[in-house]
Amino acid sequence: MTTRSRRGPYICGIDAAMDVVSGKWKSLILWELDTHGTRRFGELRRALTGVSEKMLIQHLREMEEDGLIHREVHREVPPRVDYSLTEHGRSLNEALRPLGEWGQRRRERLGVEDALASA
Amino acid sequence: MTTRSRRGPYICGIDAAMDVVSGKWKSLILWELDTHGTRRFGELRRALTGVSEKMLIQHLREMEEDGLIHREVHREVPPRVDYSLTEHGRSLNEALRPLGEWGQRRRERLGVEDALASA
DNA sequence: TTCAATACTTACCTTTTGGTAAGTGAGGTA
DNA sequence: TACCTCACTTACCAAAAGGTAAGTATTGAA
Repeated sequence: MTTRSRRGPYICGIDAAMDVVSGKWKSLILWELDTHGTRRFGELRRALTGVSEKMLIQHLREMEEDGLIHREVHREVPPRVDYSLTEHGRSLNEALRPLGEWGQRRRERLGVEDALASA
Repeated sequence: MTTRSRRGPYICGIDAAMDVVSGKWKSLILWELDTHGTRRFGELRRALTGVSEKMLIQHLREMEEDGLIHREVHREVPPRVDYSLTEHGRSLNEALRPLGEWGQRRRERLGVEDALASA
């Protein structure tokens, strides 16, 4: 298993938050679990178009280790594994909301610029 | 100059915000400019302990291109270049505040855990 | 007996990110 | 003339992040 480096010491809050949220798919995993409550591994894989199984599992493991998500294995065949947000995960999602809104306004700005550029 | 890839298309707001804020030193640059208003290149370099000149300049250029910061050159010898936040940069900093607070709570949690672990 | 479904796991590779260290240019000072 | 400050710039390298594709384990169904 590829090990992780950071997890502190952090020089400020942003630093500490970025450490758990940086990763190509992590904020999308957060979003997906927040809107659906519980998702199976395969459901997440299909929802995050383009993610590789390796990265998905790696991100899920790190987020579990960081206390953001909960992993529940059902001993069935074929296996069933459910992922859901913990309280920390939900609060992180809350904290990300203003950033998401800022990004949404940026998207709209860029959309306008692109439309003007191609006119 | 190393070129950048992303700048859209983005699949959601978080994605769009992360694209401009991801980079080892960017949130620190944001913070530094927000608290001091205006900083020279050398002042930033000294404030961000450990940053290399190459990365500092690269981040500053990208942030300028993204409309987050303003760069003002004074034609003096030795040269003087002032960096400051634009309105977009300030609003991004605002949007990052809840995330920073979440990270601060995480730091405090980790601090407690580390203290317990070493006890 | 072979296959299907699910959730991984592994080896290997490419791309991206960031660091190091040396160099540039312009003009003021010793 | 040589040297200084400052803001870069460049070539080169190392590490981290992420992708591809094949393999594993389990067991019920065909």
